[in-house]
Amino acid sequence: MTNSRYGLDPREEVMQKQNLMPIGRFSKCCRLSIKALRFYDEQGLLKPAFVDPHTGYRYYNRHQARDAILIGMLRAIDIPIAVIFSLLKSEGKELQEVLAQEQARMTRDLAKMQQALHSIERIAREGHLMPYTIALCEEPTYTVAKRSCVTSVDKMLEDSGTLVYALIDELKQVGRPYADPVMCINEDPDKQGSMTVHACIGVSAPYPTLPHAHITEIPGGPTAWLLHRGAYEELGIAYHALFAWTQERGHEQGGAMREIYLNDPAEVPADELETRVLLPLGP
Amino acid sequence: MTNSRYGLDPREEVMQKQNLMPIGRFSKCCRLSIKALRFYDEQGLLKPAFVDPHTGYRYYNRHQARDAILIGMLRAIDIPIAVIFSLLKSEGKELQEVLAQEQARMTRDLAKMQQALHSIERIAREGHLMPYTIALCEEPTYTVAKRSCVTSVDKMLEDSGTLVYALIDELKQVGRPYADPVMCINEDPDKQGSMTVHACIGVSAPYPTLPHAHITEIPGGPTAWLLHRGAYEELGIAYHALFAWTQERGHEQGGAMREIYLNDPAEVPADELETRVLLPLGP
DNA sequence: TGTTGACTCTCCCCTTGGGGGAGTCCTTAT
DNA sequence: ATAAGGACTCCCCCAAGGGGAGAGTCAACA
Repeated sequence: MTNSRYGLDPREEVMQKQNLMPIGRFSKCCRLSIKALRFYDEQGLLKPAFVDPHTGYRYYNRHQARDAILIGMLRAIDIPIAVIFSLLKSEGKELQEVLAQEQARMTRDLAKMQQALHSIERIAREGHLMPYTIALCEEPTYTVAKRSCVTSVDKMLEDSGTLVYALIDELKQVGRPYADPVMCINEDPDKQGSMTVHACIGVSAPYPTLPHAHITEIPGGPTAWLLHRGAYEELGIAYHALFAWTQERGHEQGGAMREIYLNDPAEVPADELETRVLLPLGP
Repeated sequence: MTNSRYGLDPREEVMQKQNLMPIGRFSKCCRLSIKALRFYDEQGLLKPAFVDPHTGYRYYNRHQARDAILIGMLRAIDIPIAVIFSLLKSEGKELQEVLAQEQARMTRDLAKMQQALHSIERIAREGHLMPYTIALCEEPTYTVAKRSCVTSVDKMLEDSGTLVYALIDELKQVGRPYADPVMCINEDPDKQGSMTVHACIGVSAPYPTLPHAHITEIPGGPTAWLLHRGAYEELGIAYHALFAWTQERGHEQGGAMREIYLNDPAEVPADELETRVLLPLGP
């Protein structure tokens, strides 16, 4: 193939001029594995400056190291390939948007992991996978002021807290101090993770008129319940434990899970919070 | 197949007695998808109480709901199947061990995600993927007290901080206040993520004798460098930017990355920290 | 007893971001 | 010329299932 009679092989000449290097050397330059580089080529994320049409060898320009290292950096912080793709081509405002979206996603994931860590810490502390005593009782019917909102599984904790405080404020506005019970009813989430939360606070006659809440009855009946001591972030385990207990015994579920807050997170440290978690049973 | 002349089909009788239900109903009981249940069966994590040898239909006992819901709970907090397997069979001390291990893993992952979020926040704030001004300089040779340790990429930040403070203490013990430069040299990590970190602090003659540190020279020479303003968690971007800059220009790497701390995290808020990041260049 | 609709089965491909290896071809140095 | 080491493609693998095809089953209703 080499045509040395006429000086440098044109292919070789081009390689010299453009500082081309084969994949192994480029891989050391940018600290990406050869496999990764081939993968990025295949995905169209980082095409070699030159590909020998005869041998298929990939040759990279040293100026491509910048993009390659950038890709390595973004992958190191777990940005998906597709997002890196749009980050590399976009500028200014569009860039800001993509970044903001990634930031939001990461923040969500982080919150979820923190909650998971809370849960596993509790399990480890207690030494049992389901550290609760569960009992049956007959719950009374409550007349309450109720405010509802739609949220997602991840943001349930935050949103239900906000909702309860909003409801307390509303009651204060009409001169009602908060009364027992302070309760949340969490409807079962659908497959997309969307769910409805109702914040409820007991009221007695004469019933006030409220701007965002309304008065309603929460029916009582046979109920399985447990007492959870500790942070609200650890409630997930309690839910699962309670649900497992009823299913194991063949009870029918008679309504949505509820939590009744026995003390106030503004007054008591997180590990002393007490919550009754209730699951209404069917007939 | 039904043999109703002799009363109940024996198969059906068994199903009644043991409260067996087909996979769809069990799936609703424990809120796991049918796909997931079949997968857990295949993995040996949760075998149905009875499998019809003729039709292959899976029938679950309602007492299995407990384990199923437990699995769902542990999967919800991202415990791997293999770990759940050992959690379900183990008790007491062994349980504690497995849990502690998972907890440690999660803590690591969490720290990594937090750092990633820091990085992306900085990129978003700056609006550029590589927001640094990079320059060449001629670094002097420093005579320093040096202490080294082996760490991993994830724990580098923490360990190098500890190491620097330990070194400062050591110098104080012999009556030396800290002197410029305060520096860390981070050797390139291997494929397993293990790396060596050297903490260095400038000393002048007469050189003290130190219990854990020793006196050495850090050679100078041509160096690419940048100034990083902000938290140490965001330094990853600076490293990548500096490395990309040198590779793009075809410089050879002449040594390990260094950082020189221009102010003290104990005195200055994180976003005002200033660090010179340096990459020695080859001949 | 037949039919119909809802359930369930297995099997196969898809996801992310590459890693590991086999078998073959190419480049480079001696 | 030859040998060593690079590079190529192709295939299978990871976790934890999701989606769907095509076929068999179950239960209720007529």
